Amino acid sequence: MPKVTLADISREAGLGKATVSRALAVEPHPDVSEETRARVKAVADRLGYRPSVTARALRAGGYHAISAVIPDNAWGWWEPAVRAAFLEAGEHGYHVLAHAVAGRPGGAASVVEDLANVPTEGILLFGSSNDTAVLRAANALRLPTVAIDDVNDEVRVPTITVDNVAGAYQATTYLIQSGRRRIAYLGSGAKSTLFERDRLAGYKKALAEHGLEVDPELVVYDTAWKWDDGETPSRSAPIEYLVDRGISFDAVFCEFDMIAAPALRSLRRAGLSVPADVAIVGFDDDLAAQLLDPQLTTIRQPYERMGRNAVRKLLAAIGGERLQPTRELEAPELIRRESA
Amino acid sequence: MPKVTLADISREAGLGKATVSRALAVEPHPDVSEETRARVKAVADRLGYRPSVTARALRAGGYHAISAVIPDNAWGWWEPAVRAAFLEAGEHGYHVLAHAVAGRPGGAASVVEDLANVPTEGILLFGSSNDTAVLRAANALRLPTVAIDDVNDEVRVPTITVDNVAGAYQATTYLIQSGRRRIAYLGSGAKSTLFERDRLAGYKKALAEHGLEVDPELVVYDTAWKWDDGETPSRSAPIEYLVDRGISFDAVFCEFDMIAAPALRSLRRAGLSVPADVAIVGFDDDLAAQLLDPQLTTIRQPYERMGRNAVRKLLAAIGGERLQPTRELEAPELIRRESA
DNA sequence: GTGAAAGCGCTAACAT
DNA sequence: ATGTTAGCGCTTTCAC
Repeated sequence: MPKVTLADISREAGLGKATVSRALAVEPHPDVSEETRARVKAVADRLGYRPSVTARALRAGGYHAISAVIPDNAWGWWEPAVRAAFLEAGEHGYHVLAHAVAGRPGGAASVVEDLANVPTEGILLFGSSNDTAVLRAANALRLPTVAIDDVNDEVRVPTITVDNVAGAYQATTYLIQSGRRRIAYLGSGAKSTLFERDRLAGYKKALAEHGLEVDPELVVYDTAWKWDDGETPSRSAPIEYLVDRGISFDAVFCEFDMIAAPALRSLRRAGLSVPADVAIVGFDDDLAAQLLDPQLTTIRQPYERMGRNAVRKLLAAIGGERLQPTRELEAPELIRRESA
Repeated sequence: MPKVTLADISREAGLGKATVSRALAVEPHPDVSEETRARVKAVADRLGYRPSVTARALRAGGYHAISAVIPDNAWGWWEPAVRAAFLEAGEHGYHVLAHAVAGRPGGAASVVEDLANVPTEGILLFGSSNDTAVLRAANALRLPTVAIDDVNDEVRVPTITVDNVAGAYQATTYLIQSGRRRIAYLGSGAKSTLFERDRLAGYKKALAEHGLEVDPELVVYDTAWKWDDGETPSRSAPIEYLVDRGISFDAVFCEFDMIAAPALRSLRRAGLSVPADVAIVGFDDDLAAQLLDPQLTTIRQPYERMGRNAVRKLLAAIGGERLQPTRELEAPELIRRESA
């Protein structure tokens, strides 16, 4: 299938390339007779002409596309953020190209490196691209970069993150105000990430402010949680740990929703009813939160706002604005469902 | 930030464009002295040079990229398929650009139309692009197109689909062989899609082959299921329907996993224990299947095979091969977990 | 080892 | 209303 170009049509139709171009333009050019246009279109159709996006872009000087890099362990939570990013970008005439890491050997960093061969004007880093390698790669490309929910301590690119401290504080306070006093903290513990630390801090802050002590026995970790292999945790040690040792508790704040799923299961096994015996609050408002039984009360990240904000920042940077590499915090929201 | 081009470096370094190009080439050109290369690189670095992907592509004659169009109600199940597509394409030197419909007004069709402005060589249609409008748009682009899990009756492009009849048959047979006799079918009923019909057919076939009658009372629909708004179903009428009317049943085959989630909930409310009183089998092996309690026994679509197969077909078509617009069926697999 | 020039496919000036 | 030409940024002959 030989490539059909304007020149071919021009020759075939006995018209200049310019006329053909005008006849086929996206916004119909006024200076072309209907008759000519029709003839050109007919020839183009017959020949199976497809305009070269590449040539057009070279001419126009760009694609107006930005790239979203989406990590593996982000099922559920990032969908609304990506969605919002698509919408916001679209409103500014930009395309969003989504690049899933999808278990590639080199991880997110290699995906970013690959962007060197993709016609894109900016990079949107989603989720825990916990890797300085990723940022280095992005930097090497000299492409404007904005991160959403990056968990690096060191902020090297403009970053949009939910206010984790505030969210955990909100969750814990809600539990306290519901009359709970022995509130356990269930963490993933696998990595010492920013949000793990902040959510724990918010939990402690709420306890402190309400005159409750932090009982170290109530801060437990789910050793079953697997970070990098995409596996869903199938069991939860921490609840059993508490129950087996007879450590009493009447509420659980989970570092994120996926921790809550196996916890719910363990509670049921232990004969504890939720929320009557134990109230439980998650974090993220993952899609899974609504599938659980009871449906999970959780702290929702303002995904839409985060996605749109990130795109706006990126577009501004593309426009030449100089962005500060600072972390911008977005306020989370408590979603009351059945579990607390 | 003015765009820095080869010409700029050439001027700045006092070297010809060709030399600069050679020095900066991806595969280092042998005919360039180390000294020159170093100098060129230094200048490029200082100026903040970024090669134009566009110009390179125009020169080279293409991008080697294909586009995956991902509809809204496919988030969740599509991930492994897309992942496999990424991997397979990568092995052939192709990029995959993912385009989420993400609630765009025009739906998948408008996303496909937009592909006219994206440097792509082929289209991978994911999920229920139940729309002839989508196929029309794809067709208008004259781009090779392959569909995965398309639910149109009429097959107009090469299509990879799981064998829904076989899967449902397998699930139902498994229930029968486990000693169940009163097996209910829980459908979505919202649309008369291909897979709805086929899964129901597989269910009936299994019953028939094992000498069981199809009791119309046991074929019920979840009227709560919402198709297009991305909302997760929060309740399930059908189980209540059966229980309230005293229609006995000892197993449930669900048209897909998301139907099973609320069903599980309803069963628990009704005091029915799973799988002791009622066994339940889903379809899809959605990520959610493992989060449910009990974990869902389900029919898994061979996502990896489907994704890879689709990409291979598409690449063949791009290579000039003429593909038949037929539906290719892939064999599903029963995943035994706890619910049956 | 390096440079000059052509050309990928298109569109926007600038003719006519 | 249509044709001619130049040039977007790059790589690749082909000379030197």
